Amino acid sequence: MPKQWNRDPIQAAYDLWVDKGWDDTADGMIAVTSLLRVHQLLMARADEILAPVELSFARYEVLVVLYFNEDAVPLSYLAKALQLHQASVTNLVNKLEKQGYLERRAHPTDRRVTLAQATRTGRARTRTAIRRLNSELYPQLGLTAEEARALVSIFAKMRHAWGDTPEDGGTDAAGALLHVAQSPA
Amino acid sequence: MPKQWNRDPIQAAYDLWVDKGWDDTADGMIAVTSLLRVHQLLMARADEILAPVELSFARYEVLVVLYFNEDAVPLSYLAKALQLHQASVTNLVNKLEKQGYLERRAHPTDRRVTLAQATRTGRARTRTAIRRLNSELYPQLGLTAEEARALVSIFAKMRHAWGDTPEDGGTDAAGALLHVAQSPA
DNA sequence: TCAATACCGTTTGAAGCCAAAGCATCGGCG
DNA sequence: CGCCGATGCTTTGGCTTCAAACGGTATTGA
Repeated sequence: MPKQWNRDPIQAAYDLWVDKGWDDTADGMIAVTSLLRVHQLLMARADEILAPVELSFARYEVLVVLYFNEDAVPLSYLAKALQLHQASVTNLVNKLEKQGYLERRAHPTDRRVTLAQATRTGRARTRTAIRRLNSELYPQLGLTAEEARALVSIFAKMRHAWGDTPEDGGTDAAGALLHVAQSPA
Repeated sequence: MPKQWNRDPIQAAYDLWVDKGWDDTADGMIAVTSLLRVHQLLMARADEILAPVELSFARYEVLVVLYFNEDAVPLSYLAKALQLHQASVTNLVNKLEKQGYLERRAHPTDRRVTLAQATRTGRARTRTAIRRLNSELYPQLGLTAEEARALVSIFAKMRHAWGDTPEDGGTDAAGALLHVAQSPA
């Protein structure tokens, strides 16, 4: 297949769907497909930007939550804040602890819970990481401010439709993606 | 933190960014954050829909490419079409072969290449999978057709800005996400 | 012809995610 | 008081992804 790759593959997929008579779902299909591709590119870029700080985006998110919490927070809080599985949090915290970016502490009264708190160097790393993303990723999406806002609002609609917002009965879907300011204790 | 989760966490993140004086990047930040969240929800939903067919979304994509190619295709072609690492393809093909949804064949002339071809049951599974996604995912994004198209066009702009489209010097970024119609041989 | 180069697929190892199971601890209720 | 369900974390195992290294095969060019 020498040069058949000249067309935008997503457009090609759209045409395929239409050819099969699935016109009605073709728009949704390429919306999903595009999203997956952009997600892939975005994560690759983010990890690239964070590599010099020795952080993956996943670990960066953990540090950001800690950064905005002066006090130590329970691991379960991180899981809720980042919408991650408990096991994933344990994993990330292990790694970050090994890197010296955070410390585990015991909860003063409840011996079940493990607290995590960023170290001095962890906070410094986080500041650097945020600065890098603020200069090399977030403003470099190739979008105008209006387009970025349109994107966010469309996403908000999708999340709302799926019950992912606090207001509409998202019982335990109330968790956050990241960057939560409120104190957990 | 009993009920502090009442606000939309993405909006909370936005406010945090603004409080820190990073107003200029706050839009980009929540755009990225929203995208990650939607991606997470989307994949969870897709896997849920495909579970009864014993397919993950990743394996589904492989089958779709084969579905639109009557003949056997090289694994390298799958890697390009799906924008995956060779090793990932090997992995997925192993799994699909074990499931009996595809077969490996030898290339008639080039002994380096391994070809993959969907089996009868593989094709049947694919049809079912497509039908399920066409009825339960693609039309259920919570978006109007116009919004879906707006989404696609914004994504296209981002991909373009990152050199992910065939036209603009995307040397080897010309690969597809999925659903490629053209014959490989 | 034959050596250097390019290409293809697999293997191995690391990272991340999740689900389920296991273990310890807490809290409530009889 | 003491049991028992709920809660918090870790462990184990599977899946998916990539990167790097390896071995086999084709192609090119001297």
